[in-house]
Amino acid sequence: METLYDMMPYQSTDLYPQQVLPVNTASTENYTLPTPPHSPPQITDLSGSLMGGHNSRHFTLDPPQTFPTDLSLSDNLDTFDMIQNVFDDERGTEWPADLPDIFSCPFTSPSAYSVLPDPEEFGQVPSPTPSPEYYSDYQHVNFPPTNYVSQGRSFAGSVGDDSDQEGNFSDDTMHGSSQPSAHSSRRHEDLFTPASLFHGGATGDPQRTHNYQRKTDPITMSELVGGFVANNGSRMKQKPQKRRPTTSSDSATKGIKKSSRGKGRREAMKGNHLWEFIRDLLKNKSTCPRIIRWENRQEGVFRFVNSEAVAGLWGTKKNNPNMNYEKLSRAMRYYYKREILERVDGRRLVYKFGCNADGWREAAAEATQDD
DNA sequence: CCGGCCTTTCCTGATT
DNA sequence: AAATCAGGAAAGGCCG
Repeated sequence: METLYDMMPYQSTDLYPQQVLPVNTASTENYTLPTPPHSPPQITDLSGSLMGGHNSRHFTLDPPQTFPTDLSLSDNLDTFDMIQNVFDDERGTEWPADLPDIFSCPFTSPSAYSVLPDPEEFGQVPSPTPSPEYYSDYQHVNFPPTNYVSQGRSFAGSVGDDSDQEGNFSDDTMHGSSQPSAHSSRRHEDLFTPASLFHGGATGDPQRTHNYQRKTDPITMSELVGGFVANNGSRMKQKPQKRRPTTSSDSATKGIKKSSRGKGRREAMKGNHLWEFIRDLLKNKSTCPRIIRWENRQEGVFRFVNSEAVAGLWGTKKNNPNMNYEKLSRAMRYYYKREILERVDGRRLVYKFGCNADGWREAAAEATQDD
């Protein structure tokens, strides 16, 4: 049976241990093209089983279509995306309950190889002990690898929950005989161990019904996302906790000002808007699909895989350590009115570029090339 | 300093 | 139960 492992000649290392698991795609070499072209293809058979320690997933698409061995080379990337998403959604659900220490290995699905490092880079990784170079090169995005193994019981979510898969990093994720030092003197674990890092933690204010503050060390995040830091990075002062003023007449008038969009202003802001930042994350292999990914390139539909991580990057760019998904998403919702984004009903963390957003098709095309 | 734009922050309530 | 979604309201930050 041909497995994903067969298709993808990646090595298993200490960092990516036994979780390089095969995906059984042998149920058919053929996959379905959507007919008519714009209707979503149907997966007619999706089953999972654990055989000999390998979590195998079968899927069939109908009618059959010849597909390249490497799914990512398909012309039909929406089908590829769809398959990935189905597996993502199902990921881990069949993992035996008596193996609680193994948590939703992404290698059990075709999405696996979209999160694998480039073969060349991967080949540089000395096994079994990853070198500091590994962390400074492959980890140049400054995100830890997906939580392939989680032996900590700190995560609260259910198996298969994306946010937990990628948001929590147990000590055992990076187990090994030596600790990477990389450029920073901090150990990887020090940066990512706390589950609260990517989750809104309780603020301690019993009045609040929601949590807003993300417990993220701003220095850490700056170190981590150097490539995303804003050019005006020196400006930021720690924001004082905002007070909620009572309604004043002058401030009340502020919200109803007419919009007059200066072209110069717009030029100056080019590339600095949230939606552009999001778009750029989608064309960055370091962040897509790890923390954000396309759902449908043609349609401009994308999904936050790790919402708090994206918010963390945005916060870093804006030099705002208090940014979180709650606040980022509010800004995203404002885009609906301006038709920079369109609503995608019923799907959490899913957005779609609107007619006033530009450049995303190019981003999608780049992603296509890169796959 | 002012106005405008683009968030950011806070919040209530609903939904998943 | 917690995360997410929806928006209202108002303040912050920046720029012309």
